[in-house]
Amino acid sequence: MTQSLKIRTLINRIGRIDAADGWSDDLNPTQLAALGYLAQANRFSRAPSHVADFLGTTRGTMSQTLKALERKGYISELRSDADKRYTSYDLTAKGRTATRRPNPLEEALQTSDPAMTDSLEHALTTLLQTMLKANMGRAFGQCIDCVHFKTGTPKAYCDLLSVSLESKETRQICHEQKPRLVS
Amino acid sequence: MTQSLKIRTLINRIGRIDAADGWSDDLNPTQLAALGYLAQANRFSRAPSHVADFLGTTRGTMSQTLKALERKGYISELRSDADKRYTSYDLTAKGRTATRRPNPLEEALQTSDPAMTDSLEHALTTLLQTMLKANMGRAFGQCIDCVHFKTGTPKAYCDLLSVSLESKETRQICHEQKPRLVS
DNA sequence: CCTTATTAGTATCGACTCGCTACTATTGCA
DNA sequence: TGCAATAGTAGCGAGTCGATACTAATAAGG
Repeated sequence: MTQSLKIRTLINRIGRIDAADGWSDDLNPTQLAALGYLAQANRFSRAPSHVADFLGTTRGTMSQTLKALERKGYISELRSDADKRYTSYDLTAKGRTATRRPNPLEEALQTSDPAMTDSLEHALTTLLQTMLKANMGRAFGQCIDCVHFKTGTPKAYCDLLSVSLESKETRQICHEQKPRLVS
Repeated sequence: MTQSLKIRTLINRIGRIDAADGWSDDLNPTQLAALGYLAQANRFSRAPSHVADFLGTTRGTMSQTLKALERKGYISELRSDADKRYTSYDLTAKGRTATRRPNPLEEALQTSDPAMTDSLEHALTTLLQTMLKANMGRAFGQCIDCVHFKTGTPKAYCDLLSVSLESKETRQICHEQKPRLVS
């Protein structure tokens, strides 16, 4: 058994165990993952196609998942006027509380050695980056780490979308993000 | 966004992306994961309940998954005479080739810094261990790392099941495994 | 300006997983 | 011997999955 197979098995299993007992009342793993993404994404990145891209599934499947979440009252639809094809989703109050449930994975991490979690985060980030590059996938990083991000006073600015960013937004996820040179 | 949430998101996403394009001809992620487990498990650990335990699902679901795999010719059923409740599954030739398909996750790992993959494996193992302890889950480690494992000549021995082990078997996964003191 | 290509979202199909409950068969235990 | 525990399975309803096909809106090119 090679090391890469071992690591692949570990990631797969941890993800499954986490998903299995992460079933909150009436949310399945995919719905919870979509909800978690929406909670972190900025206002330009909350469309069905973005969530689908992020989670590696299709627009069709994600469209249904989001409709299910809406039906249950976790998110609300917001159609765009500028581009009438575009649909965005916002979390409701119910949705926000659902993303903050305690889970064994995070609890285990919080009692772990900080040096270990640091190197874990770095290794996983690098791994994902490599996989995405091979797959032409998007990074979905934070604005603050993006090539299009410009600091400014009083507000930061996105060169690509030509909009100024609230300070909270600089640490949200963007589907257009292109990682700046990383160590 | 806390670090533990970041790591949880990373693990979840890597697992999904890996599963998404790991769809071989007619195997879905769960079927592939079950097949991968069966390929690594020893002859005492290939029952539906063991696979279910390993993947964090239920006996009912796994029973169906295994029936699907059998129907497609990837595994074959093997009923026990000693305990007539017990059912075991073996991989067919078709099943063995299916577990050896190249995938972006392993390819990314193989081109990574060995020091990083070492620390990644260690961190993920520790994380899983901690989660399982909180959940009373089984470790599913290899015989060679088990408290019941005794070296011997010419064959190693399992103190719990009272059987001697082929050298190949000492590095297979066992559902009864109890990790020996780990660094 | 008008045609064509592209994009975003959705509905529908069949196969399957998911948790759940209920049931059978076998074994273990008192 | 009887009763509890265990292993596997069938069936239910909800939902994901890939695939395909469709509509509506926008973009691009002549």
